[in-house]
Parts: sequence; structure tokens; C-alpha cells
Amino acid sequence: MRITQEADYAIRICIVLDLLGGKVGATEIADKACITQQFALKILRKLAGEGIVRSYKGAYGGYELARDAKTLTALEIIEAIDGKVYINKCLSCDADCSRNQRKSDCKMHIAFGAINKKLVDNLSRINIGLLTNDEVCAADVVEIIK
Amino acid sequence: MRITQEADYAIRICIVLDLLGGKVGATEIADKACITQQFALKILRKLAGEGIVRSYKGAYGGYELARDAKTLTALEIIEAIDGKVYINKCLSCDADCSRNQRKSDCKMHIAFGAINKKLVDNLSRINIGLLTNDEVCAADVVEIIK
DNA sequence: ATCAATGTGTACCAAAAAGGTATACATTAA
DNA sequence: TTAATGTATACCTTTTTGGTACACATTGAT
Repeated sequence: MRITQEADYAIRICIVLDLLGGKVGATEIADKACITQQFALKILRKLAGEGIVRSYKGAYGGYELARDAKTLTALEIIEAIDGKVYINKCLSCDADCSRNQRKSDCKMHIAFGAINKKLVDNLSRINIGLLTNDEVCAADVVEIIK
Repeated sequence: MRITQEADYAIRICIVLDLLGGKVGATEIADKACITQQFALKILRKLAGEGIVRSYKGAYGGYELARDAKTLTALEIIEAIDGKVYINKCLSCDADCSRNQRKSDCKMHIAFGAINKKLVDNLSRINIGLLTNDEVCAADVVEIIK
């Protein structure tokens, strides 16, 4: 039950991009986020594909946030890398969970669905702006989670 | 970001044990939970090791819930199978998350910590009794999640 | 026009985790 | 004593994770 390292790195990369501002090369991003350049490039490609960062090709190229940091959520970044957040496999497909009852009658499904919804909601409450703004303290961040 | 199938099956096995009541053999459990007997045995061994079910060896042996279904939570069963619930690797170890700051200063860590706490709290609100009692309806289950 | 500095795309790889199976063995009720 | 069970351990295959390599395309500077 864990987000992947890749998604974790993706969030850190967005933090780095917001802190530095403007166009930043993959080498510098990788260095600041403490990952290899090749792996950073792979992650940046996914983020670019999802419209989270803008890329500039060629000499003096680089990447920048394509979105306002205050509305770019942890959920969006995680889903860009890992796909939809589902705490239980049975939430992700249309098939019935068990032989004996339909999804709509499965209380286990209902319970996990409700818990998943809260989790997704909380992940969407965290945005990059909150993490990069020094005026927002740790206690403020905790307050945001419902 | 998913609980394993094994943990999912473990919950279903506990539901089966509560519904049938008393001592039940692995063959019947596997059949009712729609999994292979071998895999059910593996899960049951873990549950027995964690004190969630009691096992009876020998002919006419079997398994039964070792705990009151009303206080046996989804969290406990999941953790018995998958280990501690941590949505992010950095929550599970003592090392600092990043080169530049300590855990206690990392707002990303703080945010995931708060979200993880809510998730764990919600998983502990679901107990086997809720799932097996027909007087508890789907809406009641949803109500329980905060 | 050329070249060096960049990003792109694709393919590949190794390690770990997930999901499951097999088999020899120990225990117990009848 | 034996058949019906659970126990322990080892093994296996597939998928996912976390990464690397390399040829290629693009672009700014000269």
C-alpha cells in the first residue's frame, strides 16, 4: 500500500521546479532532487505528457511547471506516474468482487470505496504551492487534511 | 497504492469464519472464499501466527476466529498479511527523506504522514462484525468513515 | 552550415514483490 | 493404526518497480 518511488520523485521534481522557477535543465533537476539524470528524464517525460510540466527541446532547453503550483495537487502528480489511486483491486474493475454477490451488495467493496474516496480527497488537498511556501508551516499542512 | 490480493482474501476469510461460526476446515474456507486450498492455508497460517484465528490440528481440525468479530479490524488483518500500512516509503524508515532537510522539516513528509494517519484510522474503523451483520447496511458503513 | 547541448523514444535489464504451488511432515480423532 | 487434517519449507512464475543505454531529433550559438 504505497505510492511508488517514481511518484515520490515526481513530486520532489515539481517542488524543485517551483522553487527554482522558470526553465531548468534535467541535469540540474536531477541533481537537486537527488536522482539520476536518466531516471529524472523518464519521470519528466511522463509529467510533460500529462501536461504537468512544459518541455523545451534543443540547446538551452529544459523544463518548467506548466501549471500554477497552488492548483497542482499531489494526487494529480501521483496519478500521472502511477495511474489511478485504488487501495483495493476490486475498486478498479467492473467485475463483481465475489462469486456470491454483486459489487453493489458487497459491504467490503462499499467500505473500501469510502476509505479510498477520503484518501483521494486528502491527496488532492495537498498542492505544490503549500510545500514550497515558507509561510505555510507544518501545522498548517496537517490542518488541511480532513 | 494497493493492499495485496492476499490481504483482501484474508479479510474475506475472516468474514467466512464469522458467518459460519465455530471450527471450519481449510477446504470449506477456501471454497467459500473462492481461492485455492493451498493459498488459503498460507493465509490462515499467517492469521494464526498473528492471533487472529485459532487453529486445531489433526483429523477434524480447522480454524475459527480467535477474536470477537466486532473488534477485529480490517487494519489488523491487512497488517497481519502485508505489514504496516505506509503510503510512502519515507514514512517507514528513520532516515531523512532528502539530502537537504531533516524529516521533521520536510513538509512532504508531514503531509503524507497526516494522510497516512487518516487512512490507518479509517481502516481501523471497519471491523468484521460490521461486514457480516445484515442489520448494518451500506449507508451505515459509509457513515463510519471519517 | 555546423556543432554542442539539450530533450525524445524505445528498448532493455535486474531486483523485488506478488501470487501461487508442491511436498514432506506432524498431529489427532475415530 | 490410519485417514483427515494442519505445519513448515521450499520452490516457482509473473508482474511491478526502479532503473540504464543508446540512437535520434531539435535548437541556439557561432
